[in-house]
Amino acid sequence: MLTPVQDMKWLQNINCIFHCPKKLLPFTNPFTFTRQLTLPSFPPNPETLKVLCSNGQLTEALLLMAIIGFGMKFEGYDTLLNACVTRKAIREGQRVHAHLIKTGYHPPVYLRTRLIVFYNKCECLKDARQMLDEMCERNVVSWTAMISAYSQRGYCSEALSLFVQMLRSDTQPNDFTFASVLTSCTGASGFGLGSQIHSLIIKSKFESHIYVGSSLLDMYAKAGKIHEARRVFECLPERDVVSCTAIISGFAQLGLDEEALKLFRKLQVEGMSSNYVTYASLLTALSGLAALDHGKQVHSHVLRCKVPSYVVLQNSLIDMYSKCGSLVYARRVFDNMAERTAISWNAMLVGYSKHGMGNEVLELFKLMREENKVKPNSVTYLAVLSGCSHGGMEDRGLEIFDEMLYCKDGVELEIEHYGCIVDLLGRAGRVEEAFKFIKKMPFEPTAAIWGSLLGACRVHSNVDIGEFVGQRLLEIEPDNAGNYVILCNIYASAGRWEDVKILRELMNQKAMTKEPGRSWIELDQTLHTFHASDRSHPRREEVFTKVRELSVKFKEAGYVPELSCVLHDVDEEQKEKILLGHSEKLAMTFGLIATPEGTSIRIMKNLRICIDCHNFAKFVSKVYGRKVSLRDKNRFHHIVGGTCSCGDYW
DNA sequence: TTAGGGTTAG
Repeated sequence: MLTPVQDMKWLQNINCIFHCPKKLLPFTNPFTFTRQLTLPSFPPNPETLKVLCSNGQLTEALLLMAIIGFGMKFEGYDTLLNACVTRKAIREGQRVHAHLIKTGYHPPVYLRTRLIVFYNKCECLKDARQMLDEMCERNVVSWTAMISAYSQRGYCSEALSLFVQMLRSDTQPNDFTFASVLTSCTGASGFGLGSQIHSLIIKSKFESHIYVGSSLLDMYAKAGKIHEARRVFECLPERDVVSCTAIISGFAQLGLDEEALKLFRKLQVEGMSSNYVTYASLLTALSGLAALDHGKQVHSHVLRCKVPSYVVLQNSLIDMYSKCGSLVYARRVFDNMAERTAISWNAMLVGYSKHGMGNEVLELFKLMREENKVKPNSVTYLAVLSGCSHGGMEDRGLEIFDEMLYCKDGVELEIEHYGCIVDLLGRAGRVEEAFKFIKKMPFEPTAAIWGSLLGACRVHSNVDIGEFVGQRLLEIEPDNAGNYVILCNIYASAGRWEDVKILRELMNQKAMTKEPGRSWIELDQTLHTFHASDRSHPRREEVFTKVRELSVKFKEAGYVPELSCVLHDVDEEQKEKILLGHSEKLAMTFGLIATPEGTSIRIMKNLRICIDCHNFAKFVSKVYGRKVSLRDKNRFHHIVGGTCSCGDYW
């Protein structure tokens, strides 16, 4: 134990090395210094530095560095920098760097590289780059440390250009370099470079390296080249949790949810080990499938096996529960979190928003601001604005948008936020206002924004604006069949059958292909999927007979088939037949047959639900007293007693 | 001394 420093020599030494001891030391005047220093040995020796660093006594270690002064050697600096990296001690690391300069010590490449790593860890990328630039001699490790720093912080183009610079300097990349640089090969240009880097990897014989391979397959998956990703995965001589997770998450991120689930099961049988990232990726796939039973099973497995409840995993659980329609469970996970990130709040807000629960969105947003631990970001505002829109709270939504105009919370307005307002105005029936709003936007309207207004024109029967917007959309997206359908609905509701006919002919000429509609229902952990006029389900005959029966029954109760939903140029009887074959009707009918009376029917659809199926669902709920929960591409529809939570607007 | 997979929105 060293009581208040009285040894003046120490302090003189310190002052000689640091011109500004005030900043470094916890005292301003040697005579007023009262802090007790705990040194493991006295008088201190170079070994003491190691002990201090491993104890986390960085203040003491820096003091000792000052005492040692010009006598500091490689090992001492290495020990100190190591401790600063581990503890992300920015000021202390900077002091070590300053000391190094002041004493005129010329650090070897090794120490300079350590400084790059230190500055990266402290998120001071400019300082890290300066270290690299000032190096006369660089080796593969120093290049890689900087490339990896850029990659980790998302500076992809900087990472790639540094990699090219490295190759030009005739430095051979190693496995670390490849694994790092590949994570920067994202986006349109990234994939081209990524493929070239792949060739280089093959040439350098690193293709079978597990870190390089994982990074490589992830690069392909993120570029949407899932077959290439799978090929790289299959060629790996060994697999570990990261490579397995990378390929599962690759499928899930591309929306290939069933494939992701299948692969997870297969790899599990083959002995794959899983961790919280694997489960988070699996939950993404289950959210897409709205497979609640599976999701619950994963949740209980995670709890049973005591997988650490990292925020990422909990965020995935919130998302899974809300996308499966179980907001109560989602909120329970959210409320029990020890720590929340912006993603946790956003996932919960998006959940409420998609269920049209505007009040809950606003209350949670208020809580987020009151707690003031996590700042709202761009996604938070998207969720809140869209929550106001779906929840029918347009005035509050407009107020929040106005706040954004003044850059509240430092979130900049993006085109998607403007899109939310178009949706909000349109939904509220303020179609002309929405149209004027689009014209005044500081962005060029996208197809999504016009599409949103077109939907409003359909619901609020505004033929004039609808026609203008529809024609505009047909120019921008000539191959999107959905736009033709909505415009046809608008013309049909105005009795403009000649225009409906012209549109149909146009569609036939173009031989348009529409993404096939698909609906599914989960029963006892099994997903039953139906396509339009599906003949593949084992109980298809039963389903088809029943759906025809329902049609007759519902007609007696007032159901009128919405024939304008069918664009094929066929007679009315045929149109009715096509409508009855819609996948969501088949899934609903199957639900009605296969689940006990009085229980809810939960259906998922990959596209937006059509008007006719929406009507049909209302009759299912009214005639059979069943609650129908229908998740389409846009939102949830909770249909009870013939009324839908979406207010017939989606 | 340097490395790979992850959660919200679109």
